[in-house]
Amino acid sequence: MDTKLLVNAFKALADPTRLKIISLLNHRSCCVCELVPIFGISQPAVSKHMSKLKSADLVIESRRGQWVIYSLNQERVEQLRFALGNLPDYSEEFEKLAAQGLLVTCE
Amino acid sequence: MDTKLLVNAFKALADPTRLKIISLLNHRSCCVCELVPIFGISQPAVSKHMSKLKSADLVIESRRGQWVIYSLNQERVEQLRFALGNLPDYSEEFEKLAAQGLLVTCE
DNA sequence: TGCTATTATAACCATATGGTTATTTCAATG
DNA sequence: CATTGAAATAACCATATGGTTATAATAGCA
Repeated sequence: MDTKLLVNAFKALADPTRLKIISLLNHRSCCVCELVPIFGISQPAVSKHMSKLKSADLVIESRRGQWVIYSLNQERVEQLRFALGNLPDYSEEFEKLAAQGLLVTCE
Repeated sequence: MDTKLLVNAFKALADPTRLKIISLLNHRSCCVCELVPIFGISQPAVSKHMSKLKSADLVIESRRGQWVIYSLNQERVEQLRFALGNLPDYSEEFEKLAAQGLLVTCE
């Protein structure tokens, strides 16, 4: 996974409210109005959290009448787990610097 | 793992520079002065990043003479992977609200 | 059509974050 | 013991973030 996407996903998880929302959605899907009383924050605040989770592809949105139902994108969570276990290789950075004679090695 | 600790760990990963540092440390351990030219940011900036990674327990610090060597705490990364696959159970929140008659269900 | 209910967006505010430069701490060495 | 070099801390600044209230958009229904 691309660094930018990975960082964006971790940003989405790096907030207690959103992490709890993710945990709740792991239990069952929810609409916004169900989450508002649980977290004691305003409806727009929840809406913004969902927007951030959605843009990180961590939740899937589906409308049912007036309600917007959010579900956990379990596949994406698995992708993240995989990415954590297979971190991108930045060792080339060392080689680039070495080629420019900028590589510092403290031995 | 506790929510606060989990959030703190994700916060630590939710920055491109720190994520790349983690990836580099996965390749080999580094001191601060090696990281400075790689990222093209100041020494204090790198130092602050390492401090944040350390407080999230993602890196291990060891002094060798003047140099401080940072290594990846692979065990912690594995803990995070486990946590992502075993999200904390917040379903009790629903029950609490139900007991208070505050549970909204949009059916 | 007009009213109600749910969600999203806009505008705003206080705090957190990631960078900077200047200074301090700490270890090695002449 | 003074000097040098690496890393940490302090003080500061611009931008991002997570909340608020007010308003708009969207869907169902009398």
